[in-house]
Amino acid sequence: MNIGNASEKSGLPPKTIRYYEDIGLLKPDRADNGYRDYSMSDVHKLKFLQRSRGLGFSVEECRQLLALYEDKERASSDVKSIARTKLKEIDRKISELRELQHTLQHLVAHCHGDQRPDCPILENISGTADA
Amino acid sequence: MNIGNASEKSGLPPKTIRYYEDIGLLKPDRADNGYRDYSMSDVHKLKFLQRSRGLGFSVEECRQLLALYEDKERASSDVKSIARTKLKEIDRKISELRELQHTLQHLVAHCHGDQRPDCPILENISGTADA
DNA sequence: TGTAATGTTTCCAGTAACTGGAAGGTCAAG
DNA sequence: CTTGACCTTCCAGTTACTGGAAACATTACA
Repeated sequence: MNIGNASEKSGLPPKTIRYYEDIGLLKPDRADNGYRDYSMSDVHKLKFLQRSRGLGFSVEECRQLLALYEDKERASSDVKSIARTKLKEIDRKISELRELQHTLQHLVAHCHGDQRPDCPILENISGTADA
Repeated sequence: MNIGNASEKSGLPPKTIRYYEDIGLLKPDRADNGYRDYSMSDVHKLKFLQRSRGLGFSVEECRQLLALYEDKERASSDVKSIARTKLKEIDRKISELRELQHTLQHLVAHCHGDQRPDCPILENISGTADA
């Protein structure tokens, strides 16, 4: 599959896909004409990168997560340890998103342009009050 | 409150806090000695920025979200419309995090170093299978 | 009260993660 | 057989920080 097709399927621009190859996240085959040739597995990885980057994981974290799948030599305990660390981060991110969701719902429901300086929205948004 | 203190309370490095001021996200007072002086409201905003940046919102999106609070002149319908758009994104992010969570839990529970090339983990991670 | 450590300032340069554009090769359609 | 869409590499620009230097402010302690 050519890069344009992989781009559509993954949601990542071709530029970004080439960049990910440059930094060694992905090594697609090359066709005889020099074009990159993406397998379904490559596309899965790209889609995964598209998602996890959008969720605030750094490229290096994504590299670790991909390695969980790719590094078949890695000891089981290592895999589990990294996965558990990421699971904690994911829990935290979900909680924070829920609080933000709550706050915005409140904003939509109750604040109709007449916010005063003491509007408690920001306290809630910032997670410093009991939202 | 000095920048070091604001840094501790918000979780953002002083460098980043100054950068956010440079790009106009925040305008703390200045003390007589020239030091930045952060109010509790400023700290709330910083903490909010720390969170929402970590959740994959761009600086411009954060600016919009902060503006929901700050721009008291903005019409109610505008506020609600922006908030609703963000709420949809938040829903999506939460779903994606849940899927990633699911996949990693599966990895911790079942894949003990013997993943074969056909291991369905990546399909799940990338959200292209029914996870 | 001196002085050393710590904290703050600005400025400028470097990094991470893209993003845009030029110059040129490839391919499918008419 | 050429036009247009797609691909290649390379190099420069952008976003969002991050590190370091030089100088001024504050605090801590003998």
